[in-house]
Amino acid sequence: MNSELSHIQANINSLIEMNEEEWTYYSAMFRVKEFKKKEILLEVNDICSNIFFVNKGLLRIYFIEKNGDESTIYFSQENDFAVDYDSFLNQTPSNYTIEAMEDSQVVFMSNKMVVEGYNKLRNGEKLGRLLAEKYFLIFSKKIQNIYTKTPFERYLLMNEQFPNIRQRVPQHYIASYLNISSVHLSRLINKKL
Amino acid sequence: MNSELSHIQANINSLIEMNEEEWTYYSAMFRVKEFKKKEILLEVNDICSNIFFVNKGLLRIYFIEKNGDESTIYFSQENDFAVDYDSFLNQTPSNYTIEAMEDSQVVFMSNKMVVEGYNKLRNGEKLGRLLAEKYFLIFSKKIQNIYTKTPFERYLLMNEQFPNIRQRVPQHYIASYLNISSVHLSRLINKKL
DNA sequence: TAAAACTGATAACATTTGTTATTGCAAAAT
DNA sequence: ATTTTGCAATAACAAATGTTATCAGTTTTA
Repeated sequence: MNSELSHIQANINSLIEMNEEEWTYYSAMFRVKEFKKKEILLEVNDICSNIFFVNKGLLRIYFIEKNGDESTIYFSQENDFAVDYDSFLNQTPSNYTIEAMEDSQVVFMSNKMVVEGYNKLRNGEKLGRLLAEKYFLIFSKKIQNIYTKTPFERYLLMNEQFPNIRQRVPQHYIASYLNISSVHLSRLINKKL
Repeated sequence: MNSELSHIQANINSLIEMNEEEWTYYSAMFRVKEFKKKEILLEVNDICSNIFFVNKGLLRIYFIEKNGDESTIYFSQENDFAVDYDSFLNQTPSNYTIEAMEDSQVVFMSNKMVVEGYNKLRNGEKLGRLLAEKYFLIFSKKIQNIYTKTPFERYLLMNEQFPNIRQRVPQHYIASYLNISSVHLSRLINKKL
């Protein structure tokens, strides 16, 4: 058993049932790759042809605004996925950039592999459904928090969703994730309001 | 052919293939109901046991903040769905309220029916996947807009996503959807800044 | 190891957005 | 038909948040 795939195997097994034969067939299509801190996994305007699964390390998904500012929408830590889902599903140019925040080990699931899984795995469509539902609920919660929580409350909640993220990335990325300026976040943390 | 179901049939057919026999079996489980303006389809803390499909009229999905303010997260117009997906999928108490903004005709898909569809329809899981993906992308776009667009830009975009919504609901609900105060929206519209 | 780039705190100031109250008009209820 | 309620505009003020600049301490790079 390839230990590089043990985490994603466990992750998928927590969602659907997959027998030995299916796993053998399916797992042969994964690719594993290492990235150095600051390396880019997906560039804006490229077509996102893979879903990334983080074995080790940390990825950041962000987009760039007209004025050049970056807006971080998601951090993918160990055992989580990273993808521009729109670009991936529709094979259209990406609006997002995906960047390694630390030296990372990443498992690639190609679009071809995922589509093939829909058809060839007994529970391929179910896997797709459960993943889409899971990330829908995450984003739904994120919207609810933007609407109802103060920035500081969101700052605290963020640490629950992304444990130790505050220790792993510079503060201005946190501010970007919270959709506030880094100055404002610093003020909130240090209660100089 | 029941004309009350023609819209949802077309909607589902645009997503998956379904033969006559499957449709006959599946469509027998829909229920159709009329609601008067201001009637509530889903109360907070009730379990959302149905997905609502709007044949005619307009629904609003919102939640209530600690201070009593309402935050509107979605408008469901003709040929669109409305649901507290979290409550529906996990059969947990709802955080949201769903209310008719106009006299409406609504098709009910029960949780039982949907789960049965996953198993009994050839493309049941695929239907679930495509719907989850569709609404994921809508919410993903919504987050991107919150991060990158000004309130006034979001006001203009909203009219693309929900055609004629400005003519159909009072302005303060629009403000609530945009996550700004009604006074602020009025100022933006009347350029008194 | 020296230089450069990055980070986070802070201050001063500008801008955006919210809150409350008032008013006139329109819509809905009786 | 008249009363009540709801709605949108507006003004005055308050609070939240952004912008720019500076600085000291780190970390990274050459």
